Amino acid sequence: MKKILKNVRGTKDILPDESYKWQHIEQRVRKIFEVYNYKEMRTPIFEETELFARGIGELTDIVSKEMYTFFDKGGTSLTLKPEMTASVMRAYLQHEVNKQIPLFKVYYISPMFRQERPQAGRLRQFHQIGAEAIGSPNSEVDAEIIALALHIIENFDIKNYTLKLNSVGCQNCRPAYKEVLREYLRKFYDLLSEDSKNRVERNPLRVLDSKDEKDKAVVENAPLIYEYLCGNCAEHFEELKGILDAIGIKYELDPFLVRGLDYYTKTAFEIISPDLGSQDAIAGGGRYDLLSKELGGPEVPGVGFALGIERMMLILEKNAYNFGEVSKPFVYVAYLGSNLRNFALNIVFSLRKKMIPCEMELLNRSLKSQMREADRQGVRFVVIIGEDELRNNKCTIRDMKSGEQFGVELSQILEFITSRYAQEASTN
RNA sequence: GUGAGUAUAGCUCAACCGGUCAGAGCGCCAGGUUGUGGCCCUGGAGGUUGCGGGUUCGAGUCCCGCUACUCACCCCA
Repeated sequence: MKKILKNVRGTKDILPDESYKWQHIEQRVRKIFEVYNYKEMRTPIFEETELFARGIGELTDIVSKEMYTFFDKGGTSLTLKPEMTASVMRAYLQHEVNKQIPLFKVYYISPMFRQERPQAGRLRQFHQIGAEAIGSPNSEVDAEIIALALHIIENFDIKNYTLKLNSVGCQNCRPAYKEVLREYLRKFYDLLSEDSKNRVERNPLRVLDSKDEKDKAVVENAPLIYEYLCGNCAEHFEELKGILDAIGIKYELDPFLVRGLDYYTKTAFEIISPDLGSQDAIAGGGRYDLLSKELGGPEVPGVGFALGIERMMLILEKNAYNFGEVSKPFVYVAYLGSNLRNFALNIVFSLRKKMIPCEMELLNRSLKSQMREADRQGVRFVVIIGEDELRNNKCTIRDMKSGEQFGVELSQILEFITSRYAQEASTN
């Protein structure tokens, strides 16, 4: 006996009883992006490892321990994309989009890969919906990205969430703040957790969002970045808050919100939900004005966000959200006796050419089984073809909703069904 | 990478102190209707109780190891 293989840890199969939910989400989301004038963009599932190492930052957790990296047969180090922004920027620079389009607005729906220990809301292959606006340093674009992320969430009737907002400064002001913070943390070094002790010199900002109680106590009185933002960053942050206020978006300032990717500048935000487990961020994003140069390109500002589809799905399931229905055939053609098989096939293919969803018996079962199958599939009409009917040049058509049955001339079958189908379509 | 919990039919779960305890519901199949679904009734298929050891007269039940899953830490979407 051969061993039955199973899916890889941290991955999930999406069977038909789930896939219609994904389609529902994707459809609605695409519509929203259209409304905001974002066009879809697709990039390869893998990239040269160097792209992520340079873009995201060697020292980040993502790059240092979570990437699926392998060598292809030519000896090139490749990596399954752990996030999308670096890929989008790479493509933007490669195709010199900056010379063609002043503001490049794109969205994506794509799988991402990170080798972490799986848990609620954390998969090794997970899916993100996201958008990037590349080319404008203006705060109204930050606001648009935030509004867009919230629009998507609210479109699915998610109300229980918090938008957390922060500014992490830029290359001009962040180093100075880092130094101030480092000095402060050194004073309380002995009180910090082991993890945080290691971060003090390497990346003191990360101590700020530690969940460790000891760290929290120290961080409580730490100097805030707001007092150290340069003029440009402070102005940008004030403008953004002003716009959010003006368009009625509520946010919570969180000076301890730090993003795990090095490329973020100025705006950083996260949308969290108490309906998720300990992985409570449904979406996150921010501004990345340094990324382009990091990748060897010109200075090009950008903002973006990403939303975890599986995490949103967890919330929707919890809310008993209505995903609509699985698509079902309109007609089931049942037949009795193998000599009528071709006749049944003929009807089915004719209906299909008219784009009417239909199914027929493919397992040669009893009429009772065929009727049960038709019911299970939720069809509206069953066309029954048997010797009795054929003798009179007719077939029986049963309305599964009302239970009515009609004797229909063979030549009239297509007409009967198409007119009913049109009726059905017009009432919906 | 660290810690804790769980592992019984396709699915959700039951089986008191180890002793007819291998079961139920759902689903699937068939019959009740010699050619008609849903409801109802009856019956059937389907399990080497995750894998490997051990203790015992006897293990789904206790012990050890392995694996997987789940949750949490960590990190993030």
